[in-house]
Amino acid sequence: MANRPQRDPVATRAALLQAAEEVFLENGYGNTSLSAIAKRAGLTKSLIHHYFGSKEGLWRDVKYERFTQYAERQMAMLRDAHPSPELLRASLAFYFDFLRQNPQIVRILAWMFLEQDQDDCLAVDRELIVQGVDKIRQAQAENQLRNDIDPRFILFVFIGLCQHWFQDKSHFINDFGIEGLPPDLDEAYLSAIIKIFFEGLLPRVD
Amino acid sequence: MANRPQRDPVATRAALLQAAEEVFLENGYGNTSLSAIAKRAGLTKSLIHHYFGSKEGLWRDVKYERFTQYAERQMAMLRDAHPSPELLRASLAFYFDFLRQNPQIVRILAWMFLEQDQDDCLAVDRELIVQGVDKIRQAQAENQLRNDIDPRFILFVFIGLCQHWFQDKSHFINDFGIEGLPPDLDEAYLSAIIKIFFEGLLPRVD
DNA sequence: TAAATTATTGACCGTTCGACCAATTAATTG
DNA sequence: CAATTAATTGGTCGAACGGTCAATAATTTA
Repeated sequence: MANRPQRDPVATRAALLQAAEEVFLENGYGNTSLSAIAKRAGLTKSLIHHYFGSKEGLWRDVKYERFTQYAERQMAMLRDAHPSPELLRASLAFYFDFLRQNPQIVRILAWMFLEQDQDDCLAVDRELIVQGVDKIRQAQAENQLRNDIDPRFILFVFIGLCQHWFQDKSHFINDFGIEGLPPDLDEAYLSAIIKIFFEGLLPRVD
Repeated sequence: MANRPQRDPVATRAALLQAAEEVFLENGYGNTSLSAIAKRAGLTKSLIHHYFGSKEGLWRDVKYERFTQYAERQMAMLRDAHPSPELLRASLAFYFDFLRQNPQIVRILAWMFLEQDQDDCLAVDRELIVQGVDKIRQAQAENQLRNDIDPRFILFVFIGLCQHWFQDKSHFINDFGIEGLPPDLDEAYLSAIIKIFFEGLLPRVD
């Protein structure tokens, strides 16, 4: 029979990280106790200090883990992309879908905002941002996008339109009820912002 | 001489509320201690329990106070507004400016998102939302706005473009540095989203 | 296999938290 | 003015916090 190891440090560390992310994102950093994390993971509090040094270290790693994974996937999408409205459209849909499947990102950002978290864990994403802005700038240079808007703002709006939906969607549903809304609300919203983002609200005559 | 009262319960309560809002919104609920609030207000911790019962009670009152005031002011703006692109443009600028001067709102909304707060203070907001959607729908009927987009999404995007800026603006600055950015960054962003919101990103030929 | 390293445990420490309470003082009421 | 109520204080409580440490058990290394 295989001698299954009774200890698996890698799995232990991963279990702590996952439990930590869950509890942190439920309650926020300040409202989360290390014992709650340990209990959720079915492990002891001391292991947290063993692997992460401190509560702050754990929180930092939780953020880092999410953001690097996030940045990698987004970067992979962006890598072989050529600047064009079609690509920007696809990127918007891709990013939107990513957030739908990774709601943790939105929560982490919100917690960092509220708790004045100055941690620069977003540095991982910076290259992503710079690349994205560059693509937009190229598209502008080729006159595929209007060039009288700062590409940084364009990217920011791009991101914001997606993030804000997943952050305040519940208000939307709360205000309008679920009846009378399209079955796939996410998809309906996405196509709405694509229209607005690219064509604007004013009637077009072209 | 006037016999100035040595005690002013109303002022005391108000001072506690204000100090609480400040500290809560600076550090987050969990990172805030009652003694910090008391110290900020120049009062004692016991008074908090006297007036608000508990930490949660204090926080609830802080949120309620801000939110009702918010809804009232917005409603006043919307009341005598007639549907037109110009008005929507002005409303956008007005709302944007309101958030700029009341950053607490953005924080409280973020809190509600994270706390899954289904609180009834959103009910105050509901009429506001419904009114806004109605204005947009009228403008669509008069063909002043394109009518192939659900007005509820339009309003949601309207709100989101403003809120998201004040929530994630620091990331923007962090990513691009302060140099090379226009002096009045808020104003620059506002005019950018007005362009995008109304005209879209694609070059226009009309 | 012996030694060194690493993972894991549970007990413990000093501090701070939210909450509570009895006492005191100012304001209100009758 | 007397009696009652309300505002305010400082002290105190148990619980929970993050963190530390010595001891132990499993694993790896030599």
